[in-house]
Amino acid sequence: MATIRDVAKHAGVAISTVSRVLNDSGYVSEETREKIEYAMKELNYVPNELARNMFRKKSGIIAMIISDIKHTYFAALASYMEKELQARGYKLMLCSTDDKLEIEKEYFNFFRTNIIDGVISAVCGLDEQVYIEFVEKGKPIIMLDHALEGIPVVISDNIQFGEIAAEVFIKNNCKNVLQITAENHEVLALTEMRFDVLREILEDEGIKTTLRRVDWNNFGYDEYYQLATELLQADGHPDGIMTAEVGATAFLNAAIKLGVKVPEEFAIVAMDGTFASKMSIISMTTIVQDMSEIARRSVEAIMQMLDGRKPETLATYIPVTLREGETA
Amino acid sequence: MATIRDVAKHAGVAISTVSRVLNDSGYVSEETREKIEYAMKELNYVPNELARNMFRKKSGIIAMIISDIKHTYFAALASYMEKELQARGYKLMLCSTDDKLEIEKEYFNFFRTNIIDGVISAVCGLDEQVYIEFVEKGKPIIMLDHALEGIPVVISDNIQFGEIAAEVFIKNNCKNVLQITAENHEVLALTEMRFDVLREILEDEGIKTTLRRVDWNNFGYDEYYQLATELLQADGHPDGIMTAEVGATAFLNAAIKLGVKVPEEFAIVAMDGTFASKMSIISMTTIVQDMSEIARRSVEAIMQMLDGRKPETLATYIPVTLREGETA
DNA sequence: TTGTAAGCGTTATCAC
DNA sequence: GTGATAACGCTTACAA
Repeated sequence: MATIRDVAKHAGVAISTVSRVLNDSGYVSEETREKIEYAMKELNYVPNELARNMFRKKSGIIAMIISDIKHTYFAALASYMEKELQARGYKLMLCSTDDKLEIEKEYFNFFRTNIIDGVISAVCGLDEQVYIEFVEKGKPIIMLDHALEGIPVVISDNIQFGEIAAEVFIKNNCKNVLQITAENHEVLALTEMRFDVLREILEDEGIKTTLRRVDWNNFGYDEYYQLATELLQADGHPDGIMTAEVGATAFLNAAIKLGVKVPEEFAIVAMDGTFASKMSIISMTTIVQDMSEIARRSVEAIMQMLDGRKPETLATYIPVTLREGETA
Repeated sequence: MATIRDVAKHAGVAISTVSRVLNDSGYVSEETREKIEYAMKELNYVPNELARNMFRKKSGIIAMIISDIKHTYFAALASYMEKELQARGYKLMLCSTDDKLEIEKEYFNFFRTNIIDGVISAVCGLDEQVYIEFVEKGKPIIMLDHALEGIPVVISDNIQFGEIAAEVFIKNNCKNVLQITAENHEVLALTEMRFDVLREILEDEGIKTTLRRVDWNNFGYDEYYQLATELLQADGHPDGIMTAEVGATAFLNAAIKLGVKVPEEFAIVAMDGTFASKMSIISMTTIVQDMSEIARRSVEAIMQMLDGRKPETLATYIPVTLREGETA
């Protein structure tokens, strides 16, 4: 691989002159510029980004850390994130923890070694200090789901989320609403708010609510379907449910199979609004998150911080919308 | 940020001695080792990986380049790839082209700048020379879907894929089978083989086949559903279809809606076998790819090449399996 | 067992 | 306009 030194020698100039044309900095006469450009072509020269990075103390890489890209929500988010980063000349490193703290820890240890410029994080299972120190060392973090002192968060409006859901269940005359969400070692998760809000509003209306937690990693369509079958066969089963779209589809299919009328006897509200909420046999009533906007705002915020500016706001809430369907 | 120099000063030793304990290379007395380790703790020292990389000419990053992570097939693949890489101390850079050649070109230009150690590629839209040169410069590529002179490929057994599909359609007494796949500027795609094999076998049996191409990026569930509705309403509509699972689900739902009996009047075979093939109202007959094995073998192969060894085999074919369902 | 010094491929600061 | 030269933070001969 040709280096800048080779180019300089080949063109009969000094290294610094080559560097100047490389970076379009300082004066270079048209004549020598041409000579140098010719030499570069000749030698098939490509600047070594590794060396540049070392000098600049920047890698141009942003890490996105999530539990698992197989979740359609994260896949959509990652897709938009990458596009936003691409537009600004940055690259995306994908870091999945599989919901395991050791892996998150390993990744954050790695992040400290300077090889990434910033982190967009949907996880937050470690000691708070880890993130704070990281930021204090000058590496920005954007949280997607957690409020930490001094760390910007970009997230859907979870209060609105809960309110919209409540309205739907009330309209459906539900009396016994089930919420299913992921097991959480992360107590600070802001997504929890949507469940709290929904519960509070419903309880004010005298509607019973239950929150059930399942282990994300081991709870796919089949497990949801099985759970649905058990629940819906029991007397006094819930007459409403809110859960992520794959689970919602499993509940819908099980209800149909069991002859439980949807939405009359069982109203279903799906969360998120990726393509997975569109695959059901009747259209799914869904509360849709604006992943594209979340990505845009996250990347904007992290870019601001990389420029050394404080982000304008520490918490950015993105509105959610109700997509009406036939399940509620 | 403390550097190795600071640690050396703090511990009262030479830089090289610190480096020795850092890398566990050469002799260091227990006493000085302790002094140095203490200094590291004190200063909260973390070696700068950017500098190390520059010296080693390695970054520990493997790029995976695909069209879009929103496709469940790629999401599953990426998930497994990352785990395999993690186990070997490597990181994954996610590079999506959105099926656009300019973006693929940009990414491959970037890859040449030394910041990644190797590429796992599901795309292959550029001039063949681009990839070959890349490999000749000592950077390994593993292709996931394309045969190029001298570049290893890891892929499902597409002949078997086509054979299994053919068997299913024959068993179902189909007479007019439709295949739907992505528009392809990549003529070399090995996935094409499954469609060819299916067509050949069926035609030998006197069964009509049609191949329809759709634009991946702009063809989601809704578009499939619409297409299905149009097709299934026409006289002499196909009585069998093979397509990716999201599309297959759309066809199933449309058929049910229109009162077309599945599988009697319309047999459906879904491709791939991610969770998306499980979300249908009746179980989907699916040809399942072993993404986990594809990931494992790809990463093994690229590790071999990074070690300077030629990979054992240039083409690795991973068996597919039929998951029986109610749609065929 | 430890230290000195050269070098990895760049960029930036100076003189000239 | 151009060219030495000293960084950047680390590794690795080689010398002591």
